[in-house]
Amino acid sequence: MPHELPKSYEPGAIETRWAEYWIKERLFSVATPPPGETRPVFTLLLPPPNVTGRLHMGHMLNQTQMDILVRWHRMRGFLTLWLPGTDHAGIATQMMVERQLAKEGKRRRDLGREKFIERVWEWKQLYGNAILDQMKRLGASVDWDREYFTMDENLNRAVREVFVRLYEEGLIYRGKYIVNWCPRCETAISDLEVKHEEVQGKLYEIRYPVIGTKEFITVATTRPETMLGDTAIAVNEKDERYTHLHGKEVLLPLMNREIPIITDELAQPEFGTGAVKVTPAHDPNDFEAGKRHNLPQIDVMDLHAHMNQNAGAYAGLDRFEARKQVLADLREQGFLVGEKDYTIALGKCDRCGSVVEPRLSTQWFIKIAPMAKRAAEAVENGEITIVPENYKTIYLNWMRNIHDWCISRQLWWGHRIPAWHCKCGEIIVARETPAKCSKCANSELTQDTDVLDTWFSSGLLPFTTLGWPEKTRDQQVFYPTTLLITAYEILFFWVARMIMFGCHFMDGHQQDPKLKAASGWAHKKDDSVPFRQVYIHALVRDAERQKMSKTKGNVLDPLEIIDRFGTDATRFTLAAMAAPGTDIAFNESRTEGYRAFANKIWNAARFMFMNVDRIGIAGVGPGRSLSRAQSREPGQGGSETRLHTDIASFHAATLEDRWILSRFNRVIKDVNAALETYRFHEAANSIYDFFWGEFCDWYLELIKPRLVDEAPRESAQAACQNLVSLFEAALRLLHPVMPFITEEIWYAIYDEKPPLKSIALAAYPQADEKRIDLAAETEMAILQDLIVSVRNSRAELKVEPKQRVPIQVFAHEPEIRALLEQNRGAVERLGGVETIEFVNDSLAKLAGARHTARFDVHVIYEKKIDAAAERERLTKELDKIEKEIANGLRQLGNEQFLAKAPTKVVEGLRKRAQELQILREKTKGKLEELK
RNA sequence: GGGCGGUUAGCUCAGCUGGUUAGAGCGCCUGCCUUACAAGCAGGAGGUCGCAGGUUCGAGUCCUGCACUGCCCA
Repeated sequence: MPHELPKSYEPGAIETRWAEYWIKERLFSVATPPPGETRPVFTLLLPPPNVTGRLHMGHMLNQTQMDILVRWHRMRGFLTLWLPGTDHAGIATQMMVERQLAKEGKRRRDLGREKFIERVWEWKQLYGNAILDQMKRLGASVDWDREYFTMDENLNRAVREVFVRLYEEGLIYRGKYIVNWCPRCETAISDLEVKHEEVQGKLYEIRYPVIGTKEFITVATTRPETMLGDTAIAVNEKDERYTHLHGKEVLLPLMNREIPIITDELAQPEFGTGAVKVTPAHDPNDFEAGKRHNLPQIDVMDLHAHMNQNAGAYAGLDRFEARKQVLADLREQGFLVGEKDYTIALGKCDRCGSVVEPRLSTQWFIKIAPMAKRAAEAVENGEITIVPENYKTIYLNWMRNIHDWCISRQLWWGHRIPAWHCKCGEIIVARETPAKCSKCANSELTQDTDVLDTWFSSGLLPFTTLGWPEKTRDQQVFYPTTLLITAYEILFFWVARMIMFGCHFMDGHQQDPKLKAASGWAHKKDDSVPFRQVYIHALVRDAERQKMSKTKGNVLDPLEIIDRFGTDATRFTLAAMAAPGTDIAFNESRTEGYRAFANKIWNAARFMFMNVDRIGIAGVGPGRSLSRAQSREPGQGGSETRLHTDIASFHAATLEDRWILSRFNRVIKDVNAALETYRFHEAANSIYDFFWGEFCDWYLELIKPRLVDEAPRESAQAACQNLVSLFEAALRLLHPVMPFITEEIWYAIYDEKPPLKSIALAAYPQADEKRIDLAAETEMAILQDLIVSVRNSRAELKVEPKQRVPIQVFAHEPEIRALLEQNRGAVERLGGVETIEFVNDSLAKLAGARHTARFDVHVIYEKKIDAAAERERLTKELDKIEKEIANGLRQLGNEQFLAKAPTKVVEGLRKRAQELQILREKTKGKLEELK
């Protein structure tokens, strides 16, 4: 059956078809393997996108990198599990539904908690799969059968279990503290959810009259409205300016409240006036100071950050209004004595951008120190490795300066805290709803209304998705997960917390030792960690290196890019630009270039099929190039027939065969080594250079004469067979980066009846050192050099493109001459040469001739060369040669160099020096002639 | 204020542990529709590697300082 491929590559149809096929066939589903499984294991957890989310470039980069590694491992015979799912995203989702309600003129409280939650679930059913559906277009080879949602009942149960255990261990406590409060979201948020922004503000100086004296004490503040809740003035004990005021009281302006002057290190003598106001209910530092001195805590705001009845005349005002009013009144009454420009680090809610209010409230916290210590150790002692390494320092720094984590949120959507309050004041923390109070036996209990921080549940995913708290076979096999790939942004939010929770709750866990060893982790002692390695990828920026943001309007939609260039090209772009540790400035021109690459592959395939159809080689079909293997059901366990990994039916008959085989094996080696260390760009570039620059530009051109109709049938068949074998292997090499086009062509190679259901299940090429043929590479380089020299001369002499020209060649080394003689056909074809005459004397001095250290070549053409231009070119060249010679001689004449430099370097330099001598003579000679 | 990075061709970026002639894509110039591919082919121009010192036989690569710039944390 002839192969009909359209002339240019059209990714759209092909990609959708394969994406659907992979899912339909459940190719990437992994069942729990029974005991006796011996394959190495590779487990990866997809960082769950928000259920409210839409796919952005960051996801695409993240998922491209994961998919490359996952496909690569799978093809290398690993039992490969990639777990997908979504995150319930407490605040974000609640906001979406509230917005929906607002359109109906309703508010969340109008519905009540239960009805509201029902609405959220409805919303989730309708819109919650959007991001996963988008993911499917990327070709992400995840196990859809194991898809999870953080609010699923089994995960919910695990969350309750964790909460109860931590509470019982004394690591969760409830208390009244200053937390970050978002008045818009009406909830507490954690330190991490506050983004600091530098803004120009004012530092106000307010004087408070000291009771019983005529003195004033002046304090500085950026938040004058909080003075309404002041309960003391602090000065430093060592600050002699205020010694005489110790023990005295001041009269709080506007409120006419008498408050003490205390001594506390809160007051830094060098800051402002050295005296500070103390507002325990509105500032975390003041809160601590207040506790040290038993000060009252006067909360002057409500949960909307409006002033409350404690604010006296200001009650009801919004905090910013109150500030204006307070300042006006202070000024009028003569208490405001100074006003300076001041840069303020303003904390804003990560979610909605409102200015965060430090607020005194009762919340649930995790005592973080013990878990943080363990989590720091896991990274410090190498049980978890972080790549690139500089993130290790950042992680450890953070872990060492961490504060207790406020985990309660005043939301309705999320995991409700498993604590019940009794009228008697007792709090019962339990796995299931308790029937009565454990203290007073009252059965009227109400569950805590708060829910848990979303990151609390996502922090548990590495083990909860594997069936925890049950001890499951899945855990023995897949835990610890092998790798986590994520963006720097959630290193603390998520990665750090997974490490804390993993180490704590999986303490004592042991991975199946056989699988652990097979996967290469025998040297790791600790199986409680959630993953063995973390790879932090870069940020995708726009072409101008600006961070993408909705407000700037520079957000690139990956799906739109995909529509224009194809998923494969987009994936390739991200891979090729993803050097570890460097942000990616996404440039469409690159994607355009990689679409051209896909097109190049496509057309090379068309060329191959054209020849296959014409020459009619026996059996490109199933089982020819791949050994006959059972089409295995992925993940069904049991022993598996590995397909051979190289290109078995390639028989090197000619120089170009030996050469391409050598190059191919070198590239295989490079690509595997690059992927091993997350050097995606190197892997991508190696394949690109090989496929385009070597396979297409040279190999295909060189074998054309062997394929034409006039060529002997046997050698044509052999050449064609080689071509197919090599192409098939190259597709496998490329597949992890460009899964769609490789699948499409691979199927075509097998006449749509491949030995396996997908190229994704075929074996990844492994390098065979024996096939690396240095001689072939050197010989080929010389041949290429000659061809390029001829083309070069032709261009210079302005030979008509179609005009074939006779050339003369001189090579003083007999073996070089033999090489060129044997391959004269290639030179004629690719250089547009009519005849080659091998001569016995150097041609270097001839005008228009070209030379290298190994040969001279003269293109015979009547047109005179431009002597002046040639002189200029040669002078420049000679200058460069002389410089290099001088440099080389200096080094070779240096005894230190000879003594200390590696032999390889010295010898290389000597060899080069010889070449340079020859080049100098030839170039000089020619220059003389031109004068 | 503390920490981490970046500065290499017109543009966007590679250059891993210091080692022979610093690379790629795009853009630019010249010539080609050579039947796999004009999303292509052939040829070409273009870089004192931010600046100043230092270490070394040898520095784009290591160290110090400076300049500009980005990010994170407080």
